[in-house]
Amino acid sequence: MLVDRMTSDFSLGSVEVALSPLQRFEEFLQSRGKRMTKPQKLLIEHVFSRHDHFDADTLMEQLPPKGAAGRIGRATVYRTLNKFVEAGLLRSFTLDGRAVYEHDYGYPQHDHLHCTQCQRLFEFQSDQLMTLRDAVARENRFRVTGHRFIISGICENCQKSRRRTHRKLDMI
Amino acid sequence: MLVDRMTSDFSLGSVEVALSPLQRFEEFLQSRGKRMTKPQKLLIEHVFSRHDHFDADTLMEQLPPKGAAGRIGRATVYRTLNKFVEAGLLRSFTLDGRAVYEHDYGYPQHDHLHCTQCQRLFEFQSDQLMTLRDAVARENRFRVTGHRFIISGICENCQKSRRRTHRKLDMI
DNA sequence: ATAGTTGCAAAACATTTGCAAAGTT
DNA sequence: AACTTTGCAAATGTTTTGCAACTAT
Repeated sequence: MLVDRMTSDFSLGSVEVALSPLQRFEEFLQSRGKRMTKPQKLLIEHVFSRHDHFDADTLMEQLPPKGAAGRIGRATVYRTLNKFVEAGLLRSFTLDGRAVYEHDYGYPQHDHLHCTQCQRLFEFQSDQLMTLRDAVARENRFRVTGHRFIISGICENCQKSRRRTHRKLDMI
Repeated sequence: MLVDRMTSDFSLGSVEVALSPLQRFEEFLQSRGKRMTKPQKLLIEHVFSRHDHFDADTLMEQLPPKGAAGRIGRATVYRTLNKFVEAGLLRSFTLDGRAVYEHDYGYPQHDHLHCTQCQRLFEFQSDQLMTLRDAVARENRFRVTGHRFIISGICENCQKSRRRTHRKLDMI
C-alpha cells in the first residue's frame, strides 16, 4: 500500500527529530529494561526504509521467507509492531478489519483519503480539522487523546480508468 | 452501548422518511427478488425499537436464548445485519476489532466521540466537518462516498470519577 | 415447484498466547 | 546467571461459509 504525497520520501528532520528511529527505540527499550534483538533491528530498518502504509501480512511477505536466514516468525512481527506503536514509532488504524501501520515518529500529523476501488491511501493535512476537533471536544467536555478521520471514495485515477466498474457498499 | 444525545428517541420523521424501516426493507427485498422472513422481521423490529449502538454479540444476547421459541442463529444475525447495511437501514463501523452498528435510515448524519474509558459513544453533528471533507476531496480530485470521524478521549463523567486510572495506548 | 433463508458446525481470518529453546545483558 | 525474546503451534475472537432442512413466493 503505497503513499501518495507531495513530500514522498521520509527523511529524519521532516519534523523536529533528534534521534533516528532505531536510536529512539533503543532509548525506549532501555527505559523499560527491555532488550534490543536482531529481529527488532531488522524490522525497524525495513519499516523505516520506505514511507508507506502496510499491514502485518504485507510486511511478512517482504521479509526473508520460511527457509531463509534471518527468518522472522509471525508472532514476533506482531509483537514487535505493537512495541513500535507503544514506543511512538508507528501509528496504527483499522481498515477492513485489519491493522494498518504507518510512520509516526518524525512524520507530520495527517489524515487519509481511502480509495475503495484501488485500496490506496492518500494523505492530507488540515489545521482546520484539528481546530474543529478540539472545539467539538470542548463543547462536549471531552479530554481528547486522538482521532481518526478517513474520507472514503474514488481516487482520480480510478474515476478515469474504471468508470463502469460497480462497487459494493463499503464499511465506513 | 447506549447513545447520549439530546434528541434521544428515534421516531419516523426525524428526517424525511416516508416508509417505516420494515416497509423500506420489504421494498429492498422485492427489488432484488429476495424474501421476507420471520427472523428478519423480528430483527428489524428489535433493532429499531431503541436507538443505540450495538454489536452482533450484544444483539444476540438480547434475542431469545438457545432453547426458546423464535431462536435466531448467529449466522443469520450476521447475514441479516449485512443485508440491513446494504439496504441502507443500518450503518456500521469498526471499534476495537468488531463491527458496531447504528441506525442510518431516518436518522440524521453525525459523527462520534468515543470514550476509551467507559467505551460509550457520543454523537455530534457538524456542518463544518462536511464542508471541510468536501473541500479536501475536491482538492484531491476524489469522488467522496463517505467518511468516518471518531474523536477518542475521556468523557466528562470518566474524568470526574476515575481520574487516577491509567489507560493503555489505544488504537485511533 | 422454485429459489431464497435458516441453523448448525466447520472454516476462515487476524491476532494473541503458552512454552521450551535461544539470545542479551 | 537472570531474564527477555523468539518461533512454533495452539488458542482466541469475530465473521463467513457449506450444506441439508425448511420456508416464502
